[in-house]
Amino acid sequence: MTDSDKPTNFIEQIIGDDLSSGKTSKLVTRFPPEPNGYLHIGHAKSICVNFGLAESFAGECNLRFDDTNPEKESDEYVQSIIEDVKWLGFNWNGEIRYASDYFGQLYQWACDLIDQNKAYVCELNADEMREYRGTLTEAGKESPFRNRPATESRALLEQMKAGEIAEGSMTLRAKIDMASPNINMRDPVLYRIKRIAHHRTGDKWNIYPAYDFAHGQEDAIEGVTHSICTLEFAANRPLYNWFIENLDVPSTPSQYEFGRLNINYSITSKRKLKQLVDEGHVEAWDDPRMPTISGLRRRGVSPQAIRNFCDSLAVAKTDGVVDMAQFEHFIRDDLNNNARRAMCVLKPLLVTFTNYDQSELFTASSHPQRDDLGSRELHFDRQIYIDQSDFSEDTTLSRKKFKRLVLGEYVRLRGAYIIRADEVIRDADGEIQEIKASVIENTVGADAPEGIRPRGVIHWVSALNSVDCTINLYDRLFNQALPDAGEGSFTDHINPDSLKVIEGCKAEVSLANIKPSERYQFEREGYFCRDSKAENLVFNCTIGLRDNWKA
RNA sequence: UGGGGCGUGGCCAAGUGGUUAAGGCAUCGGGUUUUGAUCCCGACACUCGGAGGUUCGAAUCCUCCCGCCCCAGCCA
Repeated sequence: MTDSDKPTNFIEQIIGDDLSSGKTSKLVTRFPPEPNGYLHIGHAKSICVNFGLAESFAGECNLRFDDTNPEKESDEYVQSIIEDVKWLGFNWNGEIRYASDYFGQLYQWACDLIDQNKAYVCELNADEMREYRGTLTEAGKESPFRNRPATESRALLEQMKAGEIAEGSMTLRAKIDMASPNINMRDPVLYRIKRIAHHRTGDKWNIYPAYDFAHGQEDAIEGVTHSICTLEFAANRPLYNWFIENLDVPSTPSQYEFGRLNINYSITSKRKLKQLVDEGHVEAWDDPRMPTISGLRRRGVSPQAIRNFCDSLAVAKTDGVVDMAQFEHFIRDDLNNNARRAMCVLKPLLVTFTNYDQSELFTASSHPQRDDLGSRELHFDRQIYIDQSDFSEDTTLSRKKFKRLVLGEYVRLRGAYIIRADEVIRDADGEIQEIKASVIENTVGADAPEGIRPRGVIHWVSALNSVDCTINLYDRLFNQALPDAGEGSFTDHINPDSLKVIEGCKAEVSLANIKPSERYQFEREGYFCRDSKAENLVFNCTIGLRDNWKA
């Protein structure tokens, strides 16, 4: 699908109009995360929207950290976000921006507002402020400090800034309208005292600007023309505009909101993802089960798959829940097109050939449809492993129902011989230990001879030339489509079997030294990549192959 | 409840008064295949939250009703 096939969404229409009317000469957007956690798939949509818009309208997109609350933020988060945006393949305009770089200007604007009599230092505490704010149906009451002289507010704000005032005892508030039907307009807090070090400004500041007082002005400073955020900020827009109108800002940005991404069986809330990490439900932010960018990366999902998925999503004002299957489709689609093929046996069953005692090297293509991906060598010896699930003694199984190896029958070994299972060897407990089998001569790369009908094709690996590995199989992290819905906590719906570790798997030797960034399809099993943290050979299952047959 | 926003197939959606109501995912049939994958064909909304109304003509305009989401942090 090309861009021209895609209908334009409402934001593209607005931008198009603004560009053609001359209201906007060059589009500037921004992706403005708060560095208080790792980025997740929901952010990926926002990133794709903002950077994508800039790309398609020949504009620019800034990367800006909205670091106005030092309590929750850290440099670790800053670094992870930078890495994730880069990994997704986007290039931001110029240097990375930080709200904290604008603290001085923001403070100046706060003083200007006081001088205009549009802001005041308020001494109501949090509880009192809540009471004065009123409710959804009742107007609020004006603060007793609302009409204090500007000079007094200026002096008090200076003291707050200097660290002379206790946390929680004073705030700087805008003087707007305590009876506004929009609660955000009822004298919102502009500055609050936090005598805490900031990860970038250290202890320079004792007061920090609130989101509403910062965001629009940051956009204005950077010349952002279209400030695109998610729906929950819609009620903040009048306030955003109020600051733009009442302050001497260098440009006039406009805010537009679209529906954030929700995916079933998953969670797209930084706060909740942090909880999963903090409470040890997952290993870390980059646990392969996490919907974080870093988790998806470690899981083996490609940046292109994430981008294709995000591009398939609507930019609209509806807030729906996208089916995980839609994401999985794009993961598989990209991997199918680009992942090299290899073989790995998860549950090895030894097969010994009684009529073969050589060692051969076969060449197998790395991809059935892409010659450019080259080929690899396959060791074939007198002993191989097949998967336990690919063998059955039940000769009554129909050919349609079981396309694998059955005692006394034939099967094709992928890229190698057709073989016949002749005998089952059991251990003392009666468990199948080994299969004695025969190789059918001259069947490599050749059609089955007359009278021999293999039931199907199975994967295998040489028992003499293979590498041991461990495989992590994942299931969805939550066993409920909407972990957030209903009573109780989302953590009540964590799937206890989301990780299955399989030891003693056997992989073809070409897999011994691959890098985590190389993604493979293990034929007939799924897509895998090497884990980036494990020292041994560990593969994470990104996603299984589609499975259309009904057992 | 005051304000803001949203309701089109199982899911995501296009649709901007005249189209046989796009497309993708999922699902179900069938074909190809040395991966039960891929690929290819085909099926899948007389109807757009509901009820009225305007109009030659309505998913699109009007009225009323119903449902869902967001806002009462010194979070973002």
